[in-house]
Amino acid sequence: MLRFFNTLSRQVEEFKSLEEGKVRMYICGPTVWNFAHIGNFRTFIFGDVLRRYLKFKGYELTHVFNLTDVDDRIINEATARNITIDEFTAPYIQYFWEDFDALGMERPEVTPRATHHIAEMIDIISKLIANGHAYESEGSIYYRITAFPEYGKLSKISFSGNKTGGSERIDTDKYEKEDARDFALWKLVSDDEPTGWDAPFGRGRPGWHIECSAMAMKYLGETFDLHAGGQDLQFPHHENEIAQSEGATGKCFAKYWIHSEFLKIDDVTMSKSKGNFFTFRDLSEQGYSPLAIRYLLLSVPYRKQLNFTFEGLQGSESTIERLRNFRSLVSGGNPTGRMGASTHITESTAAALQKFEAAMDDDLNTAAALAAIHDMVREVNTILADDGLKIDDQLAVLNAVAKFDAVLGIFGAEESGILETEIENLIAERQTARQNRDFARSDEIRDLLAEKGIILEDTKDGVRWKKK
RNA sequence: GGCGGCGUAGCCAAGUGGUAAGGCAGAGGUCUGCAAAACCUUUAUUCAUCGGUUCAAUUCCGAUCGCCGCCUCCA
Repeated sequence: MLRFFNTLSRQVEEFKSLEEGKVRMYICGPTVWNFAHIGNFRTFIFGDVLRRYLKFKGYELTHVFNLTDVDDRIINEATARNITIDEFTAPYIQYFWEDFDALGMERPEVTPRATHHIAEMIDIISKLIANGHAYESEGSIYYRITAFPEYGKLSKISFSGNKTGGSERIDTDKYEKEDARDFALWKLVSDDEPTGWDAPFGRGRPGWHIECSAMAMKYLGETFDLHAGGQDLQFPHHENEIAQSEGATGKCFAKYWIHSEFLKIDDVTMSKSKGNFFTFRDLSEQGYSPLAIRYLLLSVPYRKQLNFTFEGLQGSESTIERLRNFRSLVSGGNPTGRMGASTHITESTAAALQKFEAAMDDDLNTAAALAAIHDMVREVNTILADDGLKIDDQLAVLNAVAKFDAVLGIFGAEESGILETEIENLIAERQTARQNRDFARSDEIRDLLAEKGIILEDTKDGVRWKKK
């Protein structure tokens, strides 16, 4: 039974999809103009694990992942350069997908662009005006929060008992709004401003929040299953999405809301504004592998802030290496050649799969899920060293690993099992030299291969090699 | 001021009313011509502090200390 902490109800709820066997989910992606930091990628990676796990559970997915391009900075910059918004964002989008792919994430089914859905936004805004949930002021359109009594149900923000924190918390808005909480749906642009869209209620630009309501409902329907995103979006963005969508349709917008926490560095939350962030490429350029970064970001459950340290990242590098080594050790051969299965392995793999699924079912407890994997690895390694694996054991272990990896994606691509002749010949020559106690020559060959990125391991069962 | 989260070994951390998962680092060992790698073993009488409830609390309640986020614009 898959259970989530649902932000909407503030409790752990059993997941039930609206339509049998199908899940419709929406995730707010990045703004495609500057570079997402790894705290943002943590959100996307957990989104990826969520979708992979839902597939693991047998659901068919429609997953919408929005790349935001309705942003005054983007529009103004494109206008200033006299290019289209798509031309301006294309390189950023390409850059983003490269990182996304490198981190082992599956591409979502639908990746819409907000500026291609202006008509859908206008449609919702028109409905909101018609039913009194929105009003015009000085040419712009605002959402009327007093018309939506449930406002605040997601973030549990009660405006009534809420004081403004500092004395400088003054409403500095230049526009006339009925209520300071009201937010813009449509922002009027002046006639001399080159970039704007025509709408029945005047030429302008959409507010930030309306895009997600429009795209989610277009591709997923007025009510859908899951809406996920970073914790930073809970208020006001997601709160406003609910207000707009439910205000327009009168129906429940998203059934389950899932928010992932950010990272901390030296006990301070990683953020653009604080400047204490790393991008994926920052870490990549320092030689850290995508797998290790992914592992580190997954090693702590999504609802808890993870304290990012380089010691931890280096540690993840070691852990990943151990896992990959394990898989290649198991698949790399069948030294005993014995048929059948041994009780130990059968029990160990079954227990690991059972614990893994139980952990993932428990609000995606990836830390516990990883522990189940590590337990199995240790147990199988022990048997491997003692007695070797029987043929069915080997299959059982590889099958379990494949299942874990289908969800977590931390083992990486499998190395080709084909030995290149050149390497094999050199290894054979080195073995001969060693037998003749010609260690100068054997070390020479070892160094030669090391230069080519081939690491040799002398074990009691012979020489193994792997690519660095 | 309002709402929410956190404080567990050197580091990252899971977790439960019944006596502390897992990973990294460290230490020891196996293997080896040496090494490296790999693998195995091992590391918290204790879960921020002080009270309370209980047969029993790290886990529940209260207080205290420390830390993080949101509550304004832009997205």
